[in-house]
Amino acid sequence: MPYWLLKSEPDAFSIEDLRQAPDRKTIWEGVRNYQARNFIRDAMHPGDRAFFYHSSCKIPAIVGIVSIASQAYPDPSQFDPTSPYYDAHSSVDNPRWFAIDVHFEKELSTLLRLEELKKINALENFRLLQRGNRLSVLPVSDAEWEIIHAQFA
DNA sequence: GCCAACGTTGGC
DNA sequence: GCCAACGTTGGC
Repeated sequence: MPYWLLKSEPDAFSIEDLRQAPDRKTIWEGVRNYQARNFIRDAMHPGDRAFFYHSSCKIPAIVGIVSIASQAYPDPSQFDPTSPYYDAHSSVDNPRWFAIDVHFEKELSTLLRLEELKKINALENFRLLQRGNRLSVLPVSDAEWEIIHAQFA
């Protein structure tokens, strides 16, 4: 079972927002990067787990764990002209962008800061820590998952 | 198909 | 607010 990391700007949508959402679930929409789209569409499955990461904020950190709660389906926001994620070049017949549902699992009592992650030698190849990394959806290897999990388990 | 220009991301 | 990295766009 693959593992993932999902980034979100807490000002826009935080782990706390997810915890308080109806059924503790939300649609993960608005991904507009082809590599991230491919992960969602081709490799994510219900039951997969993911770290929830807060980016572009005071303390960038892993803040919780979520699970994938649906198969991938066409992202409705791409068809909504009033949405900031609207894509005039996409069509219902041949949708370009995909979404999945995400379910809250757990919020860390102590967040795991980016600063701390960088100090862990075994994570030197972790994608989140690579220079210039900008993917908002990225895979986490079994080994990386275990190492990170051990930090707060 | 190349590549410069531009926009966005995201840590600091 | 700065700036490096990267993706996308569009002229040629």
